[in-house]
Amino acid sequence: MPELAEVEFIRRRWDPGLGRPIERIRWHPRARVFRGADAADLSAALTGARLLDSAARGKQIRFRTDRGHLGIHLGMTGNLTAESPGYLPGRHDHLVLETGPAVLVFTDPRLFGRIRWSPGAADPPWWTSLPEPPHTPGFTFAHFQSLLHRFRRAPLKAVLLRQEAFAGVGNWMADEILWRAAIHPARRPADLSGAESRTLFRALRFVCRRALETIGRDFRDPPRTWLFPHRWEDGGRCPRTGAPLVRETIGGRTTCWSPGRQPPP
DNA sequence: TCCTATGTTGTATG
DNA sequence: ACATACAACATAGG
Repeated sequence: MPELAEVEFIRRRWDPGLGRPIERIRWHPRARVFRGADAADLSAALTGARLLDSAARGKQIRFRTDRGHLGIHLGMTGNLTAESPGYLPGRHDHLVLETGPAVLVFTDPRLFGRIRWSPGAADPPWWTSLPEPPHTPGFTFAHFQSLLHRFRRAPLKAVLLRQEAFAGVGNWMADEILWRAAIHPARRPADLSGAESRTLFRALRFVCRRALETIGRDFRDPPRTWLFPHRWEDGGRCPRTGAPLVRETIGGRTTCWSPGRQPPP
């Protein structure tokens, strides 16, 4: 489920547990989500620790504690919830932090998500190495052009999904951006005109910013004027042209596009 | 039974 | 070394 704005929304679900010590931690140390993390260290450090604040960048979430940094990636099916005291962990709850007022749960049936732990006060590399997200002022058109040049031979659908370039953009956002820009997802950066590059840049920033304002704030769906509510509908139609939408695999992912509006290469 | 799924990563190939 | 393409990961639901 989670892309840029969903991640931002889900991050805040653990707010009820901020500022209070973690009295107990329940977890499955051998779960795949802990791959690459020092599991024993994580468990020992988090017991008695205090969550101070959190932030999201792209699809990565970071919780700062008084003992180190907890990193959470939701993968495809990961989720965070805050439950009432006495909550009993379910089958897919891999990390449960019990604070006084709230039980903080990380759940993930498909185990594509990931939990990291870095002791100490310094920002860990997995956080500092994240790129500038597309909705920020620092993400300039010149920067965008350099990214297009770097990935000039790949289908735009695949290009927009590169997290080291467009942090937070996922499958539905990439389709939304290309649909808004009226550019076919199989087109390649090298073949774009200057005007098309500019249009794509604007669509990228618009979709990222507006998604954060709607989904990111209160999980409200984007309006019917977006591709979003139509893309998985049976017999879904383009909100601009009224023509039936096409679904096919492009760039390795199921892709929805509007024929007529987005002419194939 | 077979297909799909809002993601990342390892591996092969150019 | 870098860019590109694709299978693999694990589970649930239609």
